[in-house]
Amino acid sequence: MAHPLPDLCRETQLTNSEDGVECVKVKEEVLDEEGTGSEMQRQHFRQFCYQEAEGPREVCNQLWELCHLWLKPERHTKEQMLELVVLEQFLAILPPEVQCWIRDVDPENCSQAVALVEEFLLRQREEERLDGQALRSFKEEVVNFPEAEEVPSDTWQRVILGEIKEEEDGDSASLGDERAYGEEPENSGELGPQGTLLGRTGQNNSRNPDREEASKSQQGGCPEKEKMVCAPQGYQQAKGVTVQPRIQDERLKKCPECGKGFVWRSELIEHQRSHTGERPYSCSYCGKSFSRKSYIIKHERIHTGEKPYICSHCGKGFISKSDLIKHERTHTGEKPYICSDCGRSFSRKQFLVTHRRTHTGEKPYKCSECGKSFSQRTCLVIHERAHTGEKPFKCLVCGKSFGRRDILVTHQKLHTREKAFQCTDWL
DNA sequence: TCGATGTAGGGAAAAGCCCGGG
DNA sequence: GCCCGGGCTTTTCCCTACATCG
Repeated sequence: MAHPLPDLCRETQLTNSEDGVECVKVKEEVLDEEGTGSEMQRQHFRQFCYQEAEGPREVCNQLWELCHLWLKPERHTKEQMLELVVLEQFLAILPPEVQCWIRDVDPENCSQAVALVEEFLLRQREEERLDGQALRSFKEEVVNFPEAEEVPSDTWQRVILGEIKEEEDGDSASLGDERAYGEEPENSGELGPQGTLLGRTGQNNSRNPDREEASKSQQGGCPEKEKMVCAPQGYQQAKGVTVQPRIQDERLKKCPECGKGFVWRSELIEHQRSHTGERPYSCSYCGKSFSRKSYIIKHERIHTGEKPYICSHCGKGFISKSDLIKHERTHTGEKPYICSDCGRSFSRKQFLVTHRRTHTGEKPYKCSECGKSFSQRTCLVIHERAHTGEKPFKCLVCGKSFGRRDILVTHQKLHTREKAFQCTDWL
Protein backbone atom coordinates (compact mmCIF):
# COMPACT_ATOMS: atom_id res chain seq x y z
CA MET A 1 0.00 0.00 0.00
CA ALA A 2 2.43 2.56 -1.11
CA HIS A 3 1.31 6.15 -1.25
CA PRO A 4 3.35 7.78 -3.90
CA LEU A 5 3.42 11.20 -2.36
CA PRO A 6 6.11 12.45 -4.66
CA ASP A 7 3.69 11.96 -7.51
CA LEU A 8 1.26 14.22 -5.81
CA CYS A 9 3.92 16.83 -5.42
CA ARG A 10 5.06 16.61 -8.96
CA GLU A 11 5.40 19.71 -11.01
CA THR A 12 3.84 18.51 -14.17
CA GLN A 13 4.29 21.42 -16.45
CA LEU A 14 7.09 23.16 -18.13
CA THR A 15 5.50 26.39 -19.04
CA ASN A 16 6.49 29.89 -19.77
CA SER A 17 5.65 32.45 -17.19
CA GLU A 18 4.55 35.97 -17.88
CA ASP A 19 8.04 37.30 -17.86
CA GLY A 20 9.29 34.64 -20.13
CA VAL A 21 11.19 32.78 -17.49
CA GLU A 22 10.93 29.10 -17.98
CA CYS A 23 9.46 27.02 -15.28
CA VAL A 24 11.90 24.36 -14.39
CA LYS A 25 10.85 21.04 -12.99
CA VAL A 26 13.14 21.56 -10.11
CA LYS A 27 10.65 20.69 -7.46
CA GLU A 28 10.34 17.20 -8.73
CA GLU A 29 14.06 16.85 -8.73
CA VAL A 30 14.38 18.30 -5.29
CA LEU A 31 11.74 16.03 -3.91
CA ASP A 32 13.15 13.05 -5.61
CA GLU A 33 16.60 13.80 -4.41
CA GLU A 34 15.62 14.76 -0.90
CA GLY A 35 12.72 12.41 -0.55
CA THR A 36 12.61 9.09 -2.28
CA GLY A 37 16.19 9.46 -3.48
CA SER A 38 17.43 9.92 0.04
CA GLU A 39 15.38 6.97 1.22
CA MET A 40 16.95 4.84 -1.48
CA GLN A 41 20.43 5.90 -0.44
CA ARG A 42 19.56 5.11 3.14
CA GLN A 43 18.44 1.64 2.15
CA HIS A 44 21.58 1.08 0.11
CA PHE A 45 23.62 1.97 3.13
CA ARG A 46 21.62 -0.10 5.57
CA GLN A 47 21.23 -3.12 3.35
CA PHE A 48 24.78 -3.31 2.19
CA CYS A 49 26.11 -6.80 2.87
CA TYR A 50 29.57 -7.84 3.88
CA GLN A 51 29.68 -10.19 0.93
CA GLU A 52 29.12 -7.37 -1.54
CA ALA A 53 32.74 -6.24 -1.34
CA GLU A 54 36.06 -7.94 -1.07
CA GLY A 55 37.61 -7.72 2.35
CA PRO A 56 36.83 -5.58 5.39
CA ARG A 57 38.68 -2.56 4.07
CA GLU A 58 36.67 -2.50 0.88
CA VAL A 59 33.46 -3.09 2.84
CA CYS A 60 34.27 -0.16 5.05
CA ASN A 61 35.12 2.03 2.07
CA GLN A 62 31.82 1.16 0.46
CA LEU A 63 29.99 1.92 3.66
CA TRP A 64 31.67 5.30 3.82
CA GLU A 65 30.63 6.01 0.30
CA LEU A 66 27.07 4.88 0.81
CA CYS A 67 26.82 6.81 4.04
CA HIS A 68 28.05 9.91 2.25
CA LEU A 69 25.47 9.40 -0.45
CA TRP A 70 22.78 9.09 2.17
CA LEU A 71 23.71 11.87 4.57
CA LYS A 72 25.38 14.17 2.03
CA PRO A 73 27.76 15.84 4.49
CA GLU A 74 28.94 18.22 1.79
CA ARG A 75 25.46 19.66 1.56
CA HIS A 76 23.92 19.04 4.93
CA THR A 77 24.72 20.59 8.25
CA LYS A 78 25.49 18.49 11.28
CA GLU A 79 21.98 19.13 12.53
CA GLN A 80 20.47 17.98 9.27
CA MET A 81 22.49 14.77 9.33
CA LEU A 82 21.54 14.13 12.93
CA GLU A 83 17.97 14.75 11.92
CA LEU A 84 18.20 11.99 9.31
CA VAL A 85 19.73 9.51 11.71
CA VAL A 86 17.31 10.30 14.52
CA LEU A 87 14.40 10.16 12.13
CA GLU A 88 15.48 6.77 10.94
CA GLN A 89 15.72 5.46 14.48
CA PHE A 90 12.43 7.06 15.42
CA LEU A 91 10.70 5.31 12.57
CA ALA A 92 12.38 2.07 13.45
CA ILE A 93 11.12 1.98 17.03
CA LEU A 94 7.54 2.96 16.30
CA PRO A 95 4.83 0.38 16.91
CA PRO A 96 4.46 -1.74 13.77
CA GLU A 97 1.02 -0.46 12.74
CA VAL A 98 2.12 3.17 13.05
CA GLN A 99 5.43 2.41 11.39
CA CYS A 100 3.75 0.84 8.42
CA TRP A 101 1.47 3.82 7.97
CA ILE A 102 4.03 6.53 8.49
CA ARG A 103 6.63 4.95 6.24
CA ASP A 104 4.24 5.24 3.34
CA VAL A 105 3.95 8.94 3.94
CA ASP A 106 7.73 9.25 4.08
CA PRO A 107 8.26 12.16 6.48
CA GLU A 108 11.26 14.33 5.81
CA ASN A 109 12.18 15.19 9.36
CA CYS A 110 11.43 14.32 12.95
CA SER A 111 8.88 17.03 13.53
CA GLN A 112 6.90 15.85 10.54
CA ALA A 113 7.15 12.29 11.73
CA VAL A 114 6.01 13.26 15.19
CA ALA A 115 3.12 15.24 13.76
CA LEU A 116 2.09 12.26 11.69
CA VAL A 117 2.24 9.86 14.58
CA GLU A 118 0.26 12.26 16.73
CA GLU A 119 -2.33 12.54 14.05
CA PHE A 120 -2.42 8.79 13.73
CA LEU A 121 -2.98 8.39 17.46
CA LEU A 122 -5.58 11.11 17.45
CA ARG A 123 -7.49 9.41 14.70
CA GLN A 124 -7.18 6.14 16.51
CA ARG A 125 -8.61 7.63 19.68
CA GLU A 126 -11.36 9.25 17.70
CA GLU A 127 -12.22 5.94 16.17
CA GLU A 128 -12.43 4.32 19.57
CA ARG A 129 -14.61 7.11 20.80
CA LEU A 130 -17.08 6.97 18.03
CA ASP A 131 -19.65 4.27 18.30
CA GLY A 132 -19.95 1.93 15.39
CA GLN A 133 -23.13 3.47 14.13
CA ALA A 134 -21.82 6.99 13.94
CA LEU A 135 -18.61 5.79 12.41
CA ARG A 136 -20.44 3.80 9.78
CA SER A 137 -22.67 6.70 8.86
CA PHE A 138 -19.67 8.98 8.52
CA LYS A 139 -17.89 6.49 6.39
CA GLU A 140 -20.95 6.20 4.24
CA GLU A 141 -20.93 9.91 3.88
CA VAL A 142 -17.29 10.01 3.04
CA VAL A 143 -16.88 7.14 0.67
CA ASN A 144 -20.41 6.06 -0.04
CA PHE A 145 -20.08 2.51 1.13
CA PRO A 146 -22.43 0.28 -0.83
CA GLU A 147 -23.66 -1.59 2.18
CA ALA A 148 -23.21 -1.55 5.92
CA GLU A 149 -20.98 -4.50 6.35
CA GLU A 150 -18.30 -5.32 8.86
CA VAL A 151 -15.52 -2.83 8.54
CA PRO A 152 -11.98 -3.75 9.48
CA SER A 153 -10.58 -1.85 12.43
CA ASP A 154 -8.06 0.04 10.38
CA THR A 155 -10.60 1.21 7.88
CA TRP A 156 -10.87 4.66 9.36
CA GLN A 157 -7.19 5.23 8.93
CA ARG A 158 -7.43 4.01 5.41
CA VAL A 159 -10.35 6.30 4.78
CA ILE A 160 -8.07 9.10 5.84
CA LEU A 161 -5.51 7.92 3.39
CA GLY A 162 -8.07 7.73 0.66
CA GLU A 163 -7.44 4.12 -0.01
CA ILE A 164 -10.74 2.41 0.10
CA LYS A 165 -11.97 3.43 -3.28
CA GLU A 166 -8.88 2.06 -4.90
CA GLU A 167 -9.28 -1.28 -3.25
CA GLU A 168 -12.90 -1.43 -4.15
CA ASP A 169 -12.11 -0.58 -7.70
CA GLY A 170 -9.31 -3.04 -7.65
CA ASP A 171 -7.02 -0.31 -8.77
CA SER A 172 -4.44 -0.02 -6.10
CA ALA A 173 -2.08 2.00 -8.20
CA SER A 174 -4.43 4.78 -8.98
CA LEU A 175 -3.76 6.87 -5.92
CA GLY A 176 -0.57 8.14 -7.33
CA ASP A 177 -2.30 9.05 -10.49
CA GLU A 178 -3.23 12.69 -10.57
CA ARG A 179 -6.46 11.97 -12.33
CA ALA A 180 -7.50 9.63 -9.60
CA TYR A 181 -6.53 12.07 -6.91
CA GLY A 182 -9.39 14.49 -6.63
CA GLU A 183 -11.26 14.24 -9.84
CA GLU A 184 -13.90 16.86 -9.19
CA PRO A 185 -13.67 18.92 -12.32
CA GLU A 186 -15.02 22.13 -10.79
CA ASN A 187 -12.74 22.35 -7.83
CA SER A 188 -9.76 20.51 -9.14
CA GLY A 189 -10.36 18.09 -6.34
CA GLU A 190 -8.49 19.96 -3.70
CA LEU A 191 -9.74 18.80 -0.36
CA GLY A 192 -9.23 20.36 2.99
CA PRO A 193 -8.29 18.66 6.23
CA GLN A 194 -11.86 18.02 7.17
CA GLY A 195 -12.70 16.83 3.75
CA THR A 196 -14.15 20.13 2.72
CA LEU A 197 -13.63 21.17 -0.79
CA LEU A 198 -11.05 23.84 -1.00
CA GLY A 199 -11.16 26.77 -3.29
CA ARG A 200 -10.72 30.33 -2.25
CA THR A 201 -13.13 33.01 -3.02
CA GLY A 202 -10.46 35.55 -3.66
CA GLN A 203 -12.64 38.26 -2.25
CA ASN A 204 -9.68 40.23 -1.02
CA ASN A 205 -8.25 41.01 -4.36
CA SER A 206 -8.03 44.70 -4.36
CA ARG A 207 -5.39 46.36 -6.48
CA ASN A 208 -2.59 45.20 -4.31
CA PRO A 209 0.24 43.58 -6.22
CA ASP A 210 1.19 41.29 -3.39
CA ARG A 211 -2.35 40.19 -2.97
CA GLU A 212 -2.73 39.58 -6.66
CA GLU A 213 0.43 37.56 -6.67
CA ALA A 214 -0.77 35.49 -3.81
CA SER A 215 -4.23 35.15 -5.20
CA LYS A 216 -2.85 33.98 -8.51
CA SER A 217 -0.78 31.40 -6.78
CA GLN A 218 -3.82 30.12 -4.99
CA GLN A 219 -5.59 29.47 -8.20
CA GLY A 220 -5.01 26.47 -10.32
CA GLY A 221 -2.48 28.08 -12.60
CA CYS A 222 -0.12 28.97 -9.78
CA PRO A 223 2.23 31.23 -11.69
CA GLU A 224 4.52 31.15 -8.72
CA LYS A 225 4.94 27.46 -9.23
CA GLU A 226 5.85 28.15 -12.78
CA LYS A 227 8.59 30.49 -11.78
CA MET A 228 9.74 29.19 -8.48
CA VAL A 229 10.63 26.04 -6.79
CA CYS A 230 7.83 25.59 -4.29
CA ALA A 231 9.52 22.92 -2.26
CA PRO A 232 7.29 23.18 0.78
CA GLN A 233 4.47 21.34 -0.93
CA GLY A 234 6.30 18.25 0.01
CA TYR A 235 6.25 19.45 3.58
CA GLN A 236 2.57 20.13 3.47
CA GLN A 237 1.81 16.77 2.11
CA ALA A 238 3.99 14.86 4.45
CA LYS A 239 2.94 16.86 7.45
CA GLY A 240 -0.70 17.42 6.77
CA VAL A 241 -1.21 14.12 4.97
CA THR A 242 -3.03 15.80 2.16
CA VAL A 243 -3.94 12.50 0.63
CA GLN A 244 -7.60 12.93 1.25
CA PRO A 245 -10.72 10.90 0.87
CA ARG A 246 -12.64 11.75 -2.21
CA ILE A 247 -16.01 12.91 -1.17
CA GLN A 248 -18.96 12.49 -3.38
CA ASP A 249 -20.37 15.88 -4.22
CA GLU A 250 -23.97 14.99 -3.61
CA ARG A 251 -23.20 14.03 -0.02
CA LEU A 252 -21.80 17.43 0.84
CA LYS A 253 -23.69 20.22 2.48
CA LYS A 254 -23.52 22.94 -0.08
CA CYS A 255 -23.35 26.65 0.39
CA PRO A 256 -26.33 28.19 -1.41
CA GLU A 257 -24.23 31.25 -2.09
CA CYS A 258 -21.17 29.80 -3.81
CA GLY A 259 -21.91 26.09 -4.06
CA LYS A 260 -18.92 25.03 -2.00
CA GLY A 261 -19.44 21.71 -0.28
CA PHE A 262 -18.83 20.79 3.35
CA VAL A 263 -18.96 17.57 5.28
CA TRP A 264 -20.25 19.13 8.46
CA ARG A 265 -23.08 21.57 8.98
CA SER A 266 -21.00 23.60 11.42
CA GLU A 267 -18.40 24.08 8.73
CA LEU A 268 -21.03 25.32 6.34
CA ILE A 269 -22.36 27.79 8.92
CA GLU A 270 -18.86 29.03 9.57
CA HIS A 271 -18.24 29.35 5.86
CA GLN A 272 -21.48 31.23 5.29
CA ARG A 273 -20.24 33.95 7.61
CA SER A 274 -17.72 34.81 4.91
CA HIS A 275 -20.66 35.73 2.69
CA THR A 276 -22.84 37.42 5.27
CA GLY A 277 -19.97 39.22 6.97
CA GLU A 278 -21.35 38.14 10.32
CA ARG A 279 -18.78 38.45 13.09
CA PRO A 280 -20.33 37.27 16.30
CA TYR A 281 -17.16 37.22 18.41
CA SER A 282 -15.93 40.53 19.80
CA CYS A 283 -12.62 41.18 21.48
CA SER A 284 -13.17 42.24 25.07
CA TYR A 285 -10.11 44.50 24.91
CA CYS A 286 -10.44 46.41 21.65
CA GLY A 287 -13.89 45.48 20.44
CA LYS A 288 -12.68 44.08 17.16
CA SER A 289 -14.99 41.39 15.90
CA PHE A 290 -14.29 38.06 14.30
CA SER A 291 -16.23 35.39 12.48
CA ARG A 292 -14.77 32.54 14.50
CA LYS A 293 -14.08 31.85 18.11
CA SER A 294 -10.60 30.55 17.31
CA TYR A 295 -9.71 33.88 15.70
CA ILE A 296 -10.61 35.81 18.80
CA ILE A 297 -8.73 33.46 21.10
CA LYS A 298 -5.60 34.08 19.12
CA HIS A 299 -6.31 37.78 18.73
CA GLU A 300 -6.75 38.35 22.45
CA ARG A 301 -3.23 37.09 23.01
CA ILE A 302 -2.10 40.38 21.46
CA HIS A 303 -3.66 42.18 24.40
CA THR A 304 -2.80 39.71 27.12
CA GLY A 305 0.76 39.35 25.92
CA GLU A 306 0.42 35.61 26.12
CA LYS A 307 3.01 33.94 23.92
CA PRO A 308 2.66 30.22 24.47
CA TYR A 309 4.96 29.08 21.68
CA ILE A 310 8.56 29.32 22.82
CA CYS A 311 11.57 28.98 20.57
CA SER A 312 13.77 26.17 21.82
CA HIS A 313 16.82 27.92 20.41
CA CYS A 314 16.53 31.43 21.81
CA GLY A 315 13.58 31.30 24.19
CA LYS A 316 11.59 33.91 22.36
CA GLY A 317 7.83 33.55 22.59
CA PHE A 318 5.21 33.76 19.87
CA ILE A 319 1.46 34.10 19.71
CA SER A 320 0.98 31.32 17.22
CA LYS A 321 2.76 28.17 16.27
CA SER A 322 3.11 29.24 12.68
CA ASP A 323 5.03 32.29 13.82
CA LEU A 324 7.30 30.08 15.86
CA ILE A 325 7.89 27.79 12.90
CA LYS A 326 8.79 30.77 10.73
CA HIS A 327 11.08 32.08 13.43
CA GLU A 328 12.79 28.74 13.96
CA ARG A 329 13.83 28.72 10.33
CA THR A 330 16.12 31.61 11.20
CA HIS A 331 17.95 29.21 13.53
CA THR A 332 17.85 26.09 11.40
CA GLY A 333 18.67 27.91 8.20
CA GLU A 334 15.87 26.07 6.46
CA LYS A 335 15.14 27.82 3.19
CA PRO A 336 12.82 25.73 1.09
CA TYR A 337 11.94 28.35 -1.52
CA ILE A 338 14.47 28.42 -4.30
CA CYS A 339 14.70 30.93 -7.10
CA SER A 340 14.84 29.08 -10.38
CA ASP A 341 16.78 31.95 -11.94
CA CYS A 342 19.69 32.37 -9.60
CA GLY A 343 19.35 29.46 -7.20
CA ARG A 344 19.11 31.62 -4.11
CA SER A 345 16.94 30.18 -1.43
CA PHE A 346 14.55 31.80 1.01
CA SER A 347 12.78 30.79 4.15
CA ARG A 348 9.45 32.23 3.05
CA LYS A 349 7.50 32.28 -0.14
CA GLN A 350 6.95 36.02 0.12
CA PHE A 351 10.70 36.61 0.29
CA LEU A 352 11.08 34.72 -2.93
CA VAL A 353 8.24 36.64 -4.55
CA THR A 354 9.95 39.90 -3.61
CA HIS A 355 13.33 38.62 -4.65
CA ARG A 356 12.06 37.55 -8.05
CA ARG A 357 11.24 41.17 -8.79
CA THR A 358 14.96 41.80 -8.98
CA HIS A 359 14.99 39.46 -11.98
CA THR A 360 11.74 40.54 -13.58
CA GLY A 361 12.17 44.24 -12.91
CA GLU A 362 8.63 44.36 -11.64
CA LYS A 363 7.95 47.50 -9.61
CA PRO A 364 4.34 47.45 -8.62
CA TYR A 365 4.34 50.37 -6.18
CA LYS A 366 4.03 53.67 -7.94
CA CYS A 367 4.38 57.11 -6.43
CA SER A 368 1.27 59.14 -7.14
CA GLU A 369 3.30 62.32 -6.91
CA CYS A 370 6.14 61.72 -9.37
CA GLY A 371 5.23 58.40 -10.96
CA LYS A 372 8.37 56.65 -9.81
CA SER A 373 7.93 52.95 -9.13
CA PHE A 374 9.33 50.65 -6.48
CA SER A 375 9.59 46.94 -5.96
CA GLN A 376 8.65 47.13 -2.29
CA ARG A 377 5.95 49.08 -0.59
CA THR A 378 8.36 50.22 2.10
CA CYS A 379 10.53 51.91 -0.48
CA LEU A 380 7.54 53.81 -1.79
CA VAL A 381 6.51 54.92 1.70
CA ILE A 382 9.99 56.24 2.40
CA HIS A 383 10.18 57.85 -1.00
CA GLU A 384 6.90 59.64 -0.42
CA ARG A 385 8.37 61.23 2.69
CA ALA A 386 10.72 63.08 0.37
CA HIS A 387 7.67 64.72 -1.20
CA THR A 388 5.88 65.46 2.04
CA GLY A 389 9.04 66.47 3.88
CA GLU A 390 8.05 64.21 6.73
CA LYS A 391 10.97 63.42 8.99
CA PRO A 392 9.71 61.34 11.86
CA PHE A 393 13.08 60.29 13.28
CA LYS A 394 14.61 62.92 15.50
CA CYS A 395 18.08 62.92 17.01
CA LEU A 396 17.77 63.44 20.72
CA VAL A 397 21.27 64.86 20.93
CA CYS A 398 21.18 67.63 18.32
CA GLY A 399 17.50 67.71 17.44
CA LYS A 400 18.03 67.07 13.75
CA SER A 401 15.33 65.03 12.06
CA PHE A 402 15.53 62.36 9.40
CA GLY A 403 13.16 60.56 7.13
CA ARG A 404 14.59 57.18 7.95
CA ARG A 405 15.56 55.38 11.08
CA ASP A 406 18.75 53.90 9.66
CA ILE A 407 19.97 57.34 8.61
CA LEU A 408 19.30 58.56 12.13
CA VAL A 409 21.23 55.62 13.55
CA THR A 410 24.17 56.44 11.27
CA HIS A 411 23.92 60.06 12.31
CA GLN A 412 23.81 59.22 16.00
CA LYS A 413 27.04 57.30 15.64
CA LEU A 414 28.67 60.66 14.95
CA HIS A 415 27.65 61.86 18.38
CA THR A 416 28.91 58.64 19.93
CA ARG A 417 32.20 59.17 18.15
CA GLU A 418 32.35 62.80 19.22
CA LYS A 419 31.90 61.67 22.80
CA ALA A 420 34.60 59.07 22.39
CA PHE A 421 36.96 61.70 21.05
CA GLN A 422 36.12 64.01 23.91
CA CYS A 423 36.90 61.20 26.26
CA THR A 424 40.24 60.53 24.61
CA ASP A 425 41.09 64.23 24.61
CA TRP A 426 40.23 64.48 28.21
CA LEU A 427 42.43 61.53 29.01
C1' DT B 1 40.66 70.28 -7.67
C1' DC B 2 40.43 66.62 -4.60
C1' DG B 3 39.50 63.75 -0.83
C1' DA B 4 36.90 63.12 3.39
C1' DT B 5 32.61 63.27 5.49
C1' DG B 6 27.74 63.40 6.17
C1' DT B 7 23.20 62.98 4.24
C1' DA B 8 19.74 61.20 1.12
C1' DG B 9 17.73 57.76 -1.51
C1' DG B 10 16.99 53.24 -3.55
C1' DG B 11 17.36 48.15 -3.45
C1' DA B 12 17.07 44.08 -1.12
C1' DA B 13 16.50 40.86 2.52
C1' DA B 14 14.80 39.36 6.87
C1' DA B 15 11.81 39.16 10.73
C1' DG B 16 7.65 40.01 13.41
C1' DC B 17 2.68 40.74 13.88
C1' DC B 18 -1.67 39.60 12.75
C1' DC B 19 -5.52 37.58 10.14
C1' DG B 20 -8.22 34.20 7.89
C1' DG B 21 -9.26 29.72 5.37
C1' DG B 22 -9.45 24.87 5.83
C1' DG C 1 -8.49 24.40 18.39
C1' DC C 2 -4.86 23.59 15.31
C1' DC C 3 -2.34 24.01 10.96
C1' DC C 4 -0.96 26.59 7.35
C1' DG C 5 -0.24 30.35 4.52
C1' DG C 6 -0.57 35.06 3.33
C1' DG C 7 -0.58 40.25 3.88
C1' DC C 8 1.41 43.96 5.92
C1' DT C 9 4.83 46.50 8.47
C1' DT C 10 9.22 47.27 10.39
C1' DT C 11 14.01 46.87 10.56
C1' DT C 12 18.45 46.51 8.81
C1' DC C 13 22.16 46.49 5.66
C1' DC C 14 24.43 47.67 1.38
C1' DC C 15 25.37 50.68 -2.26
C1' DT C 16 25.44 54.94 -4.81
C1' DA C 17 24.85 59.84 -5.52
C1' DC C 18 25.30 64.28 -4.01
C1' DA C 19 26.48 68.35 -1.18
C1' DT C 20 29.65 70.49 1.77
C1' DC C 21 33.93 71.55 3.74
C1' DG C 22 38.83 71.92 4.54
